[in-house]
Amino acid sequence: MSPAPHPPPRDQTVADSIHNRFQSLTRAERQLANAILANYPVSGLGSITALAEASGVSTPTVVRMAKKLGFSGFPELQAALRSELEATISSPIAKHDRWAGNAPDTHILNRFAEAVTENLRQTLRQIGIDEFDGAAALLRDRKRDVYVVGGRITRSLADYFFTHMQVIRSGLTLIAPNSNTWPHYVLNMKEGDVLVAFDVRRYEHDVLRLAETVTARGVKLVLFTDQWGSPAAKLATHSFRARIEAPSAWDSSVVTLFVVEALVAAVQTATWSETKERMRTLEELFDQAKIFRKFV
Amino acid sequence: MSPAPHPPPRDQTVADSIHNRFQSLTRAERQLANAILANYPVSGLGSITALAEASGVSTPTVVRMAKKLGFSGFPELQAALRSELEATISSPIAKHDRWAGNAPDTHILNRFAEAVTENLRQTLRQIGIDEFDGAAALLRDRKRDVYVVGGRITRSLADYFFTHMQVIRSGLTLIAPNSNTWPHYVLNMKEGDVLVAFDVRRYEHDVLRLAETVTARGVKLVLFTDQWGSPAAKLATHSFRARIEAPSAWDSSVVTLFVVEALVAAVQTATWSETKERMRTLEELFDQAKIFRKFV
DNA sequence: CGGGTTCTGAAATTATCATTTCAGAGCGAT
DNA sequence: ATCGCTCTGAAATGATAATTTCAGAACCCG
Repeated sequence: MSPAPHPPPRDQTVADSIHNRFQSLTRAERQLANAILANYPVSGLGSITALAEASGVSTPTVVRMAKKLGFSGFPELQAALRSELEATISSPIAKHDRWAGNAPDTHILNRFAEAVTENLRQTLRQIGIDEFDGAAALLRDRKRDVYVVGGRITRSLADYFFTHMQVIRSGLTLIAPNSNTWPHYVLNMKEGDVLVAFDVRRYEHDVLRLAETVTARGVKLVLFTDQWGSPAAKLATHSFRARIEAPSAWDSSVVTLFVVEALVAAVQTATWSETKERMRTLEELFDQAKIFRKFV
Repeated sequence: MSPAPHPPPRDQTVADSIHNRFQSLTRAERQLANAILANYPVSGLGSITALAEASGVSTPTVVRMAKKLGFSGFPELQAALRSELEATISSPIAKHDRWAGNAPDTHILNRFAEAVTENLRQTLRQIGIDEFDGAAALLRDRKRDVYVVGGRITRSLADYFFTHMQVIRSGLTLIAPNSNTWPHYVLNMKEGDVLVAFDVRRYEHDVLRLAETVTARGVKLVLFTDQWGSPAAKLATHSFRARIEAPSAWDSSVVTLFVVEALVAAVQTATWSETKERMRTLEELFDQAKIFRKFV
């Protein structure tokens, strides 16, 4: 039946092999491995040249990896892909309509994936583009200082936002978790400044009070909250309500983080020339820090 | 994306073409056509020689039929088969039921959404379920103490993970960012304990050294990294490689956070009876704290 | 049973692919 | 900064694949 003598039968798929030996792969090989896995197995079925180009590596790299994975050469790897494909196609159930292919639909990973994509879809549908663009505009305005505050759970998100924004602009302050210290920050805020607040279910009274205080002083409020909306939402100039449902005892922050990242990206894009310069400088500082450490 | 310039897009599949033109095929060509259809499309994905032999015809016959079907030659027919296959295999999830409906596809929100869902899809496809379940088992084992460490960017994720796990179990320590203090933590670790480390692109040398030190002392390493894999991955007992590509100057942590949340959910589910109790107690403590504050 | 026609595959040719070699890039250690 | 190592891709080589050519087989028809 088979045109050429079959390659030695393998107990695992090419994808499995790659996965198992991933750590022993080099930089270029990993790049290649990812390209193969990204569009599996089709990307591996063309010529070695095509695969190499699509992966951004050279053909020798492909050959070397094929050998590392236990094949005599690329054609043998390809033959393995074809025979896997044959097996997959003839099998009664198409595996591909699942998230994690080899896990049951009921596995927590798949259930979580369902929930998160649904959250994302619904959140995007109701997010106002103007709201989004408006918030981005506020955040890139260098005349306004920006303060960031989070709650018990959302503190991590505030921190993440802060770390990234810090690269984009100065005049940025992360407000410490302990609400006793908050008046100190308020003291510095001036009209037109921006408070970025995170407040999701189990809305925190302290955050609401802070929001009230600062908006009364003419500070703009950008709020990340959940689908039900923090009580602070009515004070916000711009608010983002992300859906946070998850098959878990806790809510999911994945979509909130998504909005945060998108917002950071928007600001970064709009201020690229300056941001680029700042990032370069930051790199240099890291290098110096590394050298510095040696002498400590 | 595609390795070579695409062949002209076709309105029908190769199989359709064969059916339509079957009448006009000659004896040898029909023989070939049947062989192709018999094991469609795999048999057409090998070399022309292999296909000819498997069909019992000569290679010129294959070339002639390819031309009769409207291709410039056999390789073009093969490319058509591959792209059909790709279309069949690729996600059944409707990509284009438009995300943010009223925004152009080019808006950063939509581009980000595309990227993130693609990241999620690909990450899930290559995550090992055993890897995941194994890590969850480690983390719920009360005999093991758990330490959590993050890098410059991933510190927020480590923090998020810590905050949630803290509700589930005791014996949990968040390692401070300053690597000077790390030996103090190592001092307390015992064999069988677990270090949960986050290390993504711009892999941090300190994290690697910590991983080396602790694994040498018999500590298990659970690693969250990116698709390229931190150098610490070779030391990890369980590692998760999340895709982090984004239309931004920075990588996206959304999928990493997804895995974190799913893992927390898995541990929580497996230990629900205890966790429930702990959550209730926590509520009480919050209430007391609130009352307490009134008297301050 | 020839003569014309169509079809077919062996063999030669050409094109492309796969592998090997090797110089130097990159990087960590000293 | 320099050494020594691993990794990488350009280029040369070798191997295979794809196409073309063409002679003869198969068929059709009078």
